[in-house]
Parts: sequence; structure tokens; C-alpha cells
Amino acid sequence: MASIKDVAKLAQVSVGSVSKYLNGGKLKEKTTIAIEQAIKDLNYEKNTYATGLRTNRTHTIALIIPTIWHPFFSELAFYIEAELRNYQSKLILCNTQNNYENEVAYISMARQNKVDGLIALTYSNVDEYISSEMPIVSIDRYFSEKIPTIMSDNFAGGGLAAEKLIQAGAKKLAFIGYGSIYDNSTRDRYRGFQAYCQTHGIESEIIYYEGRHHEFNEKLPELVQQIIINKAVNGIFVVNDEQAYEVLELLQKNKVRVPEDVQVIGFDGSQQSTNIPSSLSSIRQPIPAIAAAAVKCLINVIEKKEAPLKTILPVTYHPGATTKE
Amino acid sequence: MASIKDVAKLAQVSVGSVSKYLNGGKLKEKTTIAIEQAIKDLNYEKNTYATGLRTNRTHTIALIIPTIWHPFFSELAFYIEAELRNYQSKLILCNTQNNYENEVAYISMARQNKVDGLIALTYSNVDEYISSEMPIVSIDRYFSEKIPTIMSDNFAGGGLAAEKLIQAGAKKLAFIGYGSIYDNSTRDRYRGFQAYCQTHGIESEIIYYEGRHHEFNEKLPELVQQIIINKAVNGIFVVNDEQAYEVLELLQKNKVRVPEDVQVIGFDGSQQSTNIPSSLSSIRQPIPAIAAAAVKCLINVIEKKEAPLKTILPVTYHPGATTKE
DNA sequence: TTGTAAGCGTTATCAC
DNA sequence: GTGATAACGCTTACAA
Repeated sequence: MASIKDVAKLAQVSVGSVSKYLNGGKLKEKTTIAIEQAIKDLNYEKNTYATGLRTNRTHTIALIIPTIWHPFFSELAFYIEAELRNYQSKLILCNTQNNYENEVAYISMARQNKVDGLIALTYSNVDEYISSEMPIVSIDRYFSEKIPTIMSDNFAGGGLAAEKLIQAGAKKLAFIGYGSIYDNSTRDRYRGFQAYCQTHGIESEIIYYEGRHHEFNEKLPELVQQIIINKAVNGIFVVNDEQAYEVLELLQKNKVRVPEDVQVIGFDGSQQSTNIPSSLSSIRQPIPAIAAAAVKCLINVIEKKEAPLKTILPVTYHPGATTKE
Repeated sequence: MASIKDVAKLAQVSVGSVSKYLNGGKLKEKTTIAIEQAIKDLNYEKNTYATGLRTNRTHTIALIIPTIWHPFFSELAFYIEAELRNYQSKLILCNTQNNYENEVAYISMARQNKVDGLIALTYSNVDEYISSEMPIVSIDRYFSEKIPTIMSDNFAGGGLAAEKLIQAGAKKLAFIGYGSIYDNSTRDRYRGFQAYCQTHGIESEIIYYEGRHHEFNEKLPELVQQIIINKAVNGIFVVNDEQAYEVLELLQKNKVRVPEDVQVIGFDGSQQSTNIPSSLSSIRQPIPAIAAAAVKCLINVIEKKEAPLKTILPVTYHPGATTKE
């Protein structure tokens, strides 16, 4: 592997000049040409690690998500990676699998100088590991005053779901969902939902389980029975698409027809790039916009420029086959 | 950020000793304790870039795929990333978006010392960019004698699809698919299919389009009409799940009932980690095994140990709602 | 405009 | 066992 020294020698100039050339400095045309020729001849490529060691900038950022194996996160990762290319930066993928140790390990990577910064989507309490030194942007979860956060307008999304269910003829509504203690975004979903119902005098149930995914899933059959049988609910807003599919299945088991008897709206609306049919009505998060905002924000933090502490992006309603009309 | 020098000074030993400690060498107990204390006090972490510069090993590998925003690739990436953790290595995610320039850019990353090796899933003709110096493992595509390849048993999968269609009562079969000129894996799918049909005296049509995704998609409506209307085919094996969904949609438009009139089997069978209902019958690739084999193989190549040049892994049939019984 | 040389944080090779 | 020290490939003053 050719180094900058080899280039300098072949071009008969100094390493300083080659370095200047590589970093866009001004040189005599003759020098420039000689260097370019030498680079070509030697098939020279800059060693990232030497540069990183010297400059403390690696043009690599880490994306921390629960799992890439999920339509929402894979779409998000897709757009973030694409966006990073505009900044000549690479993406290190970190699946935490909701494992606290994994999260901490990945966050400490930043301290080892492996990455310039972090984009994190986590619901664990990792605050203490996030030093204020380290450039970080959070998606969906609000950490503290100092960490810029990008999120969808969950509150408005909740309201939109209620509105659409009512417009579609539902009379009695319910929200079903869960979230961690640190998760404000899912709370905002039902708060928006609730606010809409109160303002418009609509009967509604709120079922919010504070805890983990699988615990919630265990309770779900009972909850669904409850609101359908006992409460005569005919419009359900579910905290996310994944759980909405779960609810749909349970409704089917209970011989409830969707959308004839009960209508259902989910949240996320991440699409398959493939055309796997997605029939669920959903409140769609603006994933490309989230990705763009997160990357731009992080780059600004890294370069110590101004970055907005809170970015809230509008959601849209995406009708499917689980609502009428 | 504390460096090894700071640790040495605080522990009142030399940097050499600290380095030896960090890399598992033997030291007097007293020295060890002093170093451990200093590391703790200073919150010291090794600088990856200095190590990388010195050792030419970065514990980072790049995964090159068309797009992470696809169930098959996101499942693959999930398992690869998880597997890499066993080797203390990180994953850089590279979406080529089927763009040749992107692929080349990512491959050249390896030469810049940014990654120890590459796991590539690409159908472009990037051979020339892949120097023999660089550790690389290919998934699904066979490059050359020198590059280890991991693939599913596509040939057997094709045969399995034919067998299952026949078992389910189909009488006249067809294969529909496409692939790039360099793509042998999709070819093997129909070859296995064809071989089964010939061996068992089954009437079959093979439609294989050599070219790109979107071109094939344009032709698809015509092709489907052809085999349904003119050829009276009642069992279709489609080259992958994505296209199979496309075919299902076209059948529906043509008022053909699935599976009553025509049965369909896809290929890939990647599941959603979420429970989005997947109703397509499919030949499932063993994604976790592919991931494990690819990582192990790459690590061996990097460490200049023996690695198998060809690994072929068994597929399974995953019945859904698009076949009878 | 160009060259020289120090130094980034490690590892590794020597002596001691 | 331990301590100096050169070297990895690059950037960046500073000198020429």
C-alpha cells in the first residue's frame, strides 16, 4: 500500500505538498500535475486511520437502533445512510436488540474515537453514559436539554387518528399501547388522541401499559376482549403498526370483522420498498425527513455549529383496508 | 481524553508496560494493579485509530448490499451484525442502491484501510475493483476461484418448488424470473426447477429475463397474461418473493383465484421480525446460517487461515396461503 | 510556493 | 519484567 511518502518521492516533491494537494490547498500547476500522476501510478489512497489519529475526525457515525430487522428501522437506516453520503460519512450499524449492555458498549465506541458522533433511537436509560462531550442526536426520545431530538408530531398524529376514525363512522374509540418509562413519544400519541376526543365530546378508552414489548403482548388478548366485548368500542388506534397487526389478528380470532364492526389505525406507516401488500390504515411518520434532519443536526453538532434542540416533523394519514371509506 | 502516556505517568510505569497490560502480556502483580487503578481513575479508553494505524487491523467490516430497506437484506444484516459481535467487530453498512459508482466507492474504502474486509452481495461487474489483496466474501454471487462464496442451494430450491407445486395438485408449471448477466444464483433456481420437471415428465415454461429489476417489472403483466391465458399454467414458481407479490397482484387483476386456479411459490422467505402477516408460500433461504458462514469465512480470510471457497446451504419450503393443502 | 519536522496514540523491538 | 524508542501515515506550524 503506497503512502504519502511514496507519492512525494515519485512526484519529486515533499510530503507537505502532497498533503496540501490532498486537502485542497493551492500549488503550482506543475506540482499539482506531478502529484496527480504519482497518485495515479501508485494507486494511492489516503489511510483513514492515520488521518483519524491526526485530526480526530473519522467521517464515521454510529446509528443505534433496537433492530435493523424491522421495516421502520430499516427504512430509517436506508435514508440515513443515503444522507450521510452527502457528507462523505459512513454508517456503523448498531443493533442493540433492546439489550442495555449492547447499548452501553456502542456508546463507549464514540469515546474510543471510532466515530464522530451518534444517532440514537433508544428507550433505555443510557443518559449517564452519554457525556456532554460527545456529539449525539436522538430520534423519537427526549433525553435532556442538551441533546438535540428529532421526532414526529406524535401528538398531532394521535389527534389525526381519532379524527379519521370518527370521519369513518366510528362512534366509540379506544387507544391501545405501551412504552417504556422514558418514552414520551408513545405517550404523546395517546395524549393527542385523548385531547381530540375530549374537545369533540367523543367517548374514549385509553389503555397504556408501561413496560416492555413482550409483557404487553401477553396482556393484549385480554385487553382487546375487554374493549370489544365490554366496552363496545368500534374504532381502535394502536400505538404502532406492529401491535396493530397483533390487534387485527386478535379481532379476527374473536370473530370481529374489520373494518365493518371495528376500524383500526396504526402508527408508523413505514412502507416496504418491495410491494408486499400493506393493508393497514396508519399514521405515517415522515421517515426521509427524520433521517435528513437527524444527519444535518448531527453534522452541525460535530462541527460545533448551531443545531436546533427540538425538531418536530408532521405526520400524515395513510388509509388502508382497516378503515371504512 | 486520556492517552496511554497519561496512564503510564499516573501508574508510574512505562508506556510499554501499559501497552503490554492492555494486550494481555505478563506483568508483576504490583504493576498490574497500579495500571488498572490509573486506567480507572483516568477513564482511559484505547484509541482505535492509533491501534488501527499501527496494526492495520480495525475490527470493522463492511457489508455491501443493494439496499437495507428490504426484508431479506435487513434480516441478513441483522444476523451478520450480531455474529460480528462475537469477533469484537463492527459493521459498516453500505447500500449500493444498485449504483455502480456507490459500489466502487465502498470497495475502495477497504483499500483506505477503513475496514478489515468486505462481505458483498452485488450483481454488478465489480471484479476488477476487487484486488486479491483484500479480504472479501461474496454472498449469493460467484465471482472467481479466489473469492469465497456463500450461497443457498438455489438448484435444490428450484426443484423443491416444482415438487411442492405438483404435490399440491398443479399440472402445468411455469418459472418467471430475471437476473443480471453475472447472476448465477437465480439461474440455478430455474435450472433446478427445470431439471425436476424434466425428470418427472412435467410440462413447464421457463421465462427468464436477463436484465434489471424495473425492466422486468414492465414486462411482467404481459408475461403473466401469456402463461395464464395462452398456456393454461396452474403452478408458478417466481424467482423471489418480491416479484411473487407482483405476480399475485397481476393474477388478481386478471380475475385468477389463488390458490384455487393458480398456485404460486416464491423464493427467499425472509420473515418479518414483526408479525406482519406473510401469506406467500416460499422457498426459504437459511439467512442466519448464511450470515454465520459469511462472517466466519471472512474472519478466517482476514486472519489468513483456511476458508472454504464455496459454501452451499440448504433451503426449506415454507407453506403459505398461495398453495393448496 | 514548497520543504522540514514534530507529533497524534499505539505497538513492538530492543536493551537493560 | 520493564523501560526507551522507532515507526505506522498523516497534518500542520514554521522555516526557507
